[in-house]
Order: sequence, then C-alpha cells, then structure tokens
Amino acid sequence: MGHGMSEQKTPSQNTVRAICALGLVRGLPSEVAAHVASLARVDVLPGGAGVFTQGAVAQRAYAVLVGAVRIRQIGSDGAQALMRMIAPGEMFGTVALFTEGYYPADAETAMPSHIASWSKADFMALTMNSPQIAINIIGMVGQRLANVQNRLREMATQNAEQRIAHALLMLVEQSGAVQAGVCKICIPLRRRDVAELAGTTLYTASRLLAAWEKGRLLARSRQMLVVRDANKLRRIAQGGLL
Amino acid sequence: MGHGMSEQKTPSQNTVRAICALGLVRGLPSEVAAHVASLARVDVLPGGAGVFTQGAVAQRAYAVLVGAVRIRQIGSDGAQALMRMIAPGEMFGTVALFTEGYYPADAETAMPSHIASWSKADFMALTMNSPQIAINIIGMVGQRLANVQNRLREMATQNAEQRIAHALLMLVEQSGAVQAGVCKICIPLRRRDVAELAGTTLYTASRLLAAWEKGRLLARSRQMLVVRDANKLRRIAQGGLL
DNA sequence: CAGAAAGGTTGCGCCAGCGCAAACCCGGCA
DNA sequence: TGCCGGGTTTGCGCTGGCGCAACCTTTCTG
Repeated sequence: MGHGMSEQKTPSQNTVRAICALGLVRGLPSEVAAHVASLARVDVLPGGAGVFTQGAVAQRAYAVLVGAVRIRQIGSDGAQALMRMIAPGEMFGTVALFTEGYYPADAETAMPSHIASWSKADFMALTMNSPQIAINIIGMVGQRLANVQNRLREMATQNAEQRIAHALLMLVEQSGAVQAGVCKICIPLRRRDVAELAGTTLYTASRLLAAWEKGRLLARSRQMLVVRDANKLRRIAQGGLL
Repeated sequence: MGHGMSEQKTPSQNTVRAICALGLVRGLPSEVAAHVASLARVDVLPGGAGVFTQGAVAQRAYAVLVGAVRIRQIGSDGAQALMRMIAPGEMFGTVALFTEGYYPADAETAMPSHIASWSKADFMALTMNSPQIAINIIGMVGQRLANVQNRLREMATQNAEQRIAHALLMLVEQSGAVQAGVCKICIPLRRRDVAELAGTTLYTASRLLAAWEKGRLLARSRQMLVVRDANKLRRIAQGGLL
C-alpha cells in the first residue's frame, strides 16, 4: 500500500457490490451500505505487496474484495506464525482501531488483489452512528475469537498431522470452490504457509502434504491446493487412525 | 449455577461499585453505569460450581466481581484446554450472545465467587442503545483476540518451558498483587491448570514448577503461586538461556 | 481421627517431529 | 540456452517432552 500502486478513489460498480456484500453491513438498508461503500478507498495491488506492518499505528480498516491476504505475526525472537489467510469478503486490521492502536501483525497480498479500506475516523463514526454496524463488528470479531480459540486448543492437544488437516479444512470452509466433486482452495499456499498455519515446520508439512498427494487425497492446481477427498481429510483431522 | 445457591437479586453497595468499575461501562456517565448495575443479577457461588457448560444456548453475559472462574474447552476427542482464568473485574460468556448463540466452553468457579450476570435481552438492549458500550465490548473482545493470538504464536514456536513462563507472566499481569517485592497470583492454580494453560502435560508442568520452586523463583501460598523473581521468569520466557 | 479422594512428584523408556544438509524442480530473465 | 533464485523434497540423527506407573502429600468427610 501507499507506494503509489494503481489505486482508485472511485469504487466501480463491481466494487460497490462487493462492499455491500460484506458482513459489516449485514442487516442494513442498502442506502447505508452504499454510504459505507462511498467512504471506501480501493487499492489494486500486485501479489506480495505489503498492506500494513506489525507495530505500525493503525489508521485504516481493510477488506479484501478480490484476491487474498496473508496475516503473519513475528515474535520478539523472530519466529513467525501465520495467523490467518484472508479471502474475498473478509475484513482485517479492524480490531486495532478499537484497542491500543497498533497492528499486531503484518499483512501482505498473497496474489494480485483489490483491497478496500476506510479511515479510522470514518470507521469509528460509522460504528458510533449505527448500532447494527457495531453489533456486526462484535459478531465478526467474536467469530474470529472462537476460531482462534479452537486452533489454540487443537495446537495444544493434537499432533501435527491432525493440525494440518484442520488447517486445510478451515481453508476449504473459508474459500472452497466445489467443482466436479473436488474442492479447490482459492488461496495460493506455499508449504511454508501451511506449516505456519498449523504450527509445525516446513519439513513436516512438506512430508505430509506430499504423502497425501501420493494418496490421491490432495492435488495441486497452479499454486493452489485441491482437496480430492474431504471426508478422508476429516477423518484424519479427528482421531486419525482411531 | 442455578442449583439455587445463595443468590441475591438486589445488588449491595459493594456490588454496585464493582459493577461500575467494569470495563464495560468505561467512559459512561455514572447514572448509566448504575442502570447497568440495576439490571444485573448476582450469584454467590462456592468453589467448583459450574456457571455454564459448553454447547449450552447462551442466555446470559457474566462478570466476576469476587473470586475466579476457569474457562475450559473440551474437544470432540475429549482433550481439554484451559482457555483463560477470569479474575475480578473481567467479563466472560459475552461473545456467544453475539455469534451463533452457544457457549464455546465450560465455565466453573475456581474458588468461592460473586458472579454478576445480565440476560441476553437486557444486554443486547444496552448495546443497541449505547454506542459507547458497544465500542467497549469491541475493545474487550479485541483485547482478548490479541491475547489469544499471541498465545497461539507462542504455542506454535516456543518450547514448554517458555510457554509456562509466559502463562505465569500473563496471570501476574492479570491478577498480580505485589507485596514485599514478590508478586502473588490471586487465582488458585493446580498443576493441571498451568499445564492446560500452557498447552503441555501435567507431568512436564509439575517438573518445571517444582524445579522453579527449588530455585527460589516461585513459591506456594495456600493454593496460589507467588512469583519471587519476575525478571528471571521473563528471561526464561524469552530466549531461555540465550 | 481414620479413611478416602484428589492432587502432586518422579523414574524411566520411547517416539513424533524438528532441523540440518544436500539435491531437485521450475519459472523468469539475460 | 544457461543461470539464478525461490520453493520443495527427502535422508538421517537427535531430543524434548509425553505418558505410564508407582508413590507421596494434602485436603476433605463422616
């Protein structure tokens, strides 16, 4: 962001429609949604572009309209963890506006993307003026909290194989496109991404994913993963051999 | 809860003051805070009493006024994880009111406690009618989200020793009382609690804590832990030997 | 005060998975 | 066409910490 990439202040037709479909404006009359859309700035970014960096003062709230974003946190010791992948229709970087004001992680595009964003002032004003928007935000954040808590429990109790399976299932849930009985995860994933999502190492992730590809359970298409047997994956995510 | 334990509908003086100090009503005029307090029910519970159970329909939002509460999640495989300990002044069970409506974990008192609670209807009405309350809730949930994300990263990248040290430091932050240079964690903690908080096993936690007690780093007072050398603990939480 | 129950400690063996190192694959570019 | 760089695969050795089992200590309860 901000390197003067191709950027448009005037949301196009498609863009407005995408913004009006956001969870943020669920349950609101369409003129309010349109107003929210009118306040948005839209950036068109190439893959691998930074959107914000960990520790920076939070000045905008973001949503992915097209593409995908990686949210990665780096510890004081340099260790990295992938907190989440953002798919179209999801927001990110919003919580920091309401807490102590610093982004807790890095955000970068994982592929060419259209990113909508609102200034802190506009966003807070929207929240103050519409209880429904406030409640939608609580719902979104609450959903994320529940999700992260689940991952935390899995991290604490399950082995690497189960965690990776869960990570894939979560991604399917989030951005799966079903076609011809198989399910494609429409987010580009490196081995490293999967490893960091599941809290394991590149090596372990590579070994397991490669094995699953050999077992006709997974496949690769372009840079994306295709789940060919979701049920088997689910079984692995549960007891494993059980 | 609800076994007809000693329970009072009319909040006492102290109780009202405790409720008015909640983060929930931060920045609000005192008459609003008083109104919030007037809507609360207060239960006086013994230690080990259940407040709500995982999977139950969420009907109330809670706050601890006196005592402590354990929030524990159980996976479909039966594995348990301690999501958090709740100290006086903190709320719990609130998020479920805004999401899909089921409590995602068990809550039980870890010692004799006074628990305030609000009905879903009242709580939602408060949120709808006061943007400030809504924003306070977003802030509280956002704080928790940041906290859980940090734990998730630590879980993924650090070893058991570091994680346990972090867990203790978090508890100190949350409920530490400094006296005579040492810092007492005012929440009763079993070995098992520490283990589940840090995502390790009872055995490993016991070994490490015992070693730290031998090293004059920790001590036990009643059922609670006393941190005698917070700096050393912090050093362990970071690089360890480094 | 005895007995039970719950919690805590510790020795020991074992294995999941970490992580280095080296090779391989593949797309982009001069 | 060959080279470069990022990503991936895989062999191998090593170890953190899991988890059983047995025992000890403290706290309830009648």
